[in-house]
Amino acid sequence: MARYNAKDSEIRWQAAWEAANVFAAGRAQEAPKYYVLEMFPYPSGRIHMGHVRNYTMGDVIARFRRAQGFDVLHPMGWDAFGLPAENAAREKGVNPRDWTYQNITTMKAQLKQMGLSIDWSREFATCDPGYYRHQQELFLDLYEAGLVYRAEADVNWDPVDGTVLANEQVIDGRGWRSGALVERKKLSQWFFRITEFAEELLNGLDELERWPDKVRVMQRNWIGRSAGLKFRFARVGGGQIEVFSTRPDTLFGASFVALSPEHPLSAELAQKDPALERFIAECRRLGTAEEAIETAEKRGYDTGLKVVHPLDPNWTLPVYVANFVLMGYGTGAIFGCPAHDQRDLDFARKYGLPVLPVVAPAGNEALEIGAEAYVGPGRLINSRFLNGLEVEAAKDKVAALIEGTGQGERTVNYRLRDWLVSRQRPWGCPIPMIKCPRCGIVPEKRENLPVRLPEELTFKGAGNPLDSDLSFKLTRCPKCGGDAERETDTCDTFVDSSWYFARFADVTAKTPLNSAAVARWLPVDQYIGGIEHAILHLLYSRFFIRALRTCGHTQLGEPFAGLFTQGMVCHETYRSQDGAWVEPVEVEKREGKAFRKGSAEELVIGPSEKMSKSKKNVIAPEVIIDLFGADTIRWFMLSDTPPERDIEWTEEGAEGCWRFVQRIWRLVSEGLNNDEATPPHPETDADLALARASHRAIAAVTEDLEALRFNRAVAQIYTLANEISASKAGHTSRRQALLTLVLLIGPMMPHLAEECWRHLGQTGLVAEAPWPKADPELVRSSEVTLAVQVNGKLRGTLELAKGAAKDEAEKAALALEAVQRALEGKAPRRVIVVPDRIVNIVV
RNA sequence: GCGGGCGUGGCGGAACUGGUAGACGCGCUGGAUUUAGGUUCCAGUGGCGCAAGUCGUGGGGGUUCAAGUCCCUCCGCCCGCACCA
Repeated sequence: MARYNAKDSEIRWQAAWEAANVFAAGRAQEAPKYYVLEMFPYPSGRIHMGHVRNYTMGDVIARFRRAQGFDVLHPMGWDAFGLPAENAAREKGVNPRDWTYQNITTMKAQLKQMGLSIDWSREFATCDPGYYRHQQELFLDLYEAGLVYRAEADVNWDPVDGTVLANEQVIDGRGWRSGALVERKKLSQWFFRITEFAEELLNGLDELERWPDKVRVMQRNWIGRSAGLKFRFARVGGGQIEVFSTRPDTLFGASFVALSPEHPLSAELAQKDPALERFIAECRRLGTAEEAIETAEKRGYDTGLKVVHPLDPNWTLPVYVANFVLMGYGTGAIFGCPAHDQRDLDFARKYGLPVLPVVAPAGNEALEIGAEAYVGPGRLINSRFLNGLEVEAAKDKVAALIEGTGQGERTVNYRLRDWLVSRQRPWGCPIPMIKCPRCGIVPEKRENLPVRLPEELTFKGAGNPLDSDLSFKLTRCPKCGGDAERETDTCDTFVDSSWYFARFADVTAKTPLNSAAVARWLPVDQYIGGIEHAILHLLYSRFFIRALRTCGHTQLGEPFAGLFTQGMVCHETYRSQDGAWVEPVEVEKREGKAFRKGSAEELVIGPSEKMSKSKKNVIAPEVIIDLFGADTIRWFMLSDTPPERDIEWTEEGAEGCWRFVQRIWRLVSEGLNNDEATPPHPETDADLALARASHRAIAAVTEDLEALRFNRAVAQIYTLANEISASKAGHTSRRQALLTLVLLIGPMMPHLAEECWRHLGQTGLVAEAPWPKADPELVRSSEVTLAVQVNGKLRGTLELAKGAAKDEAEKAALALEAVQRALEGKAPRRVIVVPDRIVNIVV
């Protein structure tokens, strides 16, 4: 018997699938649709294990749903604009376009080697002018709909990448990509009005039932809705200060007003107050590096200003500049109520300000505030006409009063900021706008789209190459025809990925979206990718689809009905005695210790960590595929570890998977050879047992795949393989069981499945075969094993017919020798029988 | 600080609404075949015990005939957000 030759087999079946065009979407128009999508990759050069895991899961779902009769859309594309291409261009002098497309060629070949069931006819890259021209069109649509605007803004400037960053791209004061300390800078920039949809984006989360709660919570926090009252304090001596509060009920407990150091009034006051200026400068410094250390300490500066309490003209409050007040939230000014806000309390204690409790919990009306503010529910005290009211009622009353006097109004405030989309980068989608010295900002005419990137980009000196490329930059004004300049900023690449999934519905459409095709295919039924996109990509996409709906491009509500976030791929790390990282390929394990290959140099084994170049613990997928084949690496990715958790790649595990591939092949081959040796005798117990095992496996695997529990599906398949191995059933039964096994592994190890299918004498392709159906009669067993306990301790088991009567079970249980021994002659006080489950005898 | 998750053999992990804890895989031990090794096959593999048994799901307590699962409490780890008024 020949061994299974994965390499030979995999190439043949990949060719067969392609020839039969089995993965084209739209082949079963009358069938229900199913859209499976994995987050498309950035073409960095080669695929890595993270891609392998992601695309394997998606492919299993696609093949499984196809077998179940769905018309499946499973496309692939390339998130092809972005910084690495520019860096490569700078370092190696290549054209970023050439570099990108070469990478795409390489990676596409690698993905094909994995045997993915992708409809390649829908492939595109976001850097194709054929794609970005539509994006420019959408930009103009959004512009016309008032969802794009230009604003002079204090932006986050990344000095290393030489670009601005959106707030969410700044992590701990550093650029999400470069890690450089972010600086503040004023620039005129393009924004998308995502805040327009804040409420809708928030409410929409409730309907996303097939999203991880974790992601929904993250988005909810990110949007950060709070309802409250915005109102004005009159300054003694003229002017006013506007504050926002979610606790207007505590207004009689106010003891100060605090401004953000970045508040315009702070800056104004600082001009005449050098000490305040120093204080503000200090606060700015605290904003970055020492943040963590300084967070605890609340500090402020008394400006000497006084404001009048809005509900009592004879009451004045001091105005501070305080380091814990954020300019970016609310109005950049607050009133402090120390008794009911921890920050305000810390502040008040430090500066000796009054602390007057105004809300008391039931049963503790004489509430005293110590070191902790009281933030719970209760009734108002010390608050004149509010006394006795519940918190909510008091909020309403204060809000109504303040609104009545015109001092303020109820508002909803969001943490979410508008999306800054301008990037000072040459390798991105050009923003189709023109700056005319006479007409101002003018959109490019639609017939002139796409605004193409120049063929050559020269990376000399600082700044954006598009800015110094006059053939790109200089143009005519679409309005007056005079000399004008193009916008040289390009779109944030998150714009590219905010609608690509909808373009897949019809990549040939002359308009950005074919609304009929979008209606057919979207929403994506199952989207799969990394948790790192929980906020940025997923929120932007949800916004963008809503913006497109506003512009009449689609009726779609949410883009992704189901979301799954898979874990990372990890590997043990190794270091030499001098601390240098050592790659796994250079490591040899002997008796649990690691040595440098072929030498006596012992290495230090470190913890398993996410595969990364810096720790040199990367395993190249192509090496594994070359060694064992795609089915083995796919099987590994699905086995053992639940898909949402981090998985550890191990050599032993990979070998185990490879052995299983061979084992199935052997089972199938032996199944054929036994033709004469075991004559068919269909109705023996062994036959029935094997049929039952098969149908149990079908039921279990189906259920597990539906729920994306790949690791459990794998275990079920092992179980079935074990049962087939051990079975004494006749040839016909064995063959039937093997066919079932082959169909069940089809989505996971598609090449092996085809090869076995053919060897079992089947025609056609597993890729086109229907998913097996479990016969409920066979899944349900006629005999069950009951546990027998005495005082809750297991003393034995019983084999009984399913559905046996309680007294029958009780009698049989009492008859067990082990039970009699445990009873020690005592009479049962009580016997609990749960039919088909357990008998518990209590003495 | 707030929010979420997790803690089960040597390892990855199973265990549906409380009902035989450790399925399945890796590793390991012994044996058989082949052999240069790997492969393959058989048996075993939570701890203690010759056995009957007994202990065992991070620690402690509780509810229950019965707890990995429910409740209280403590400990540890991971992730997210972080002065959001």
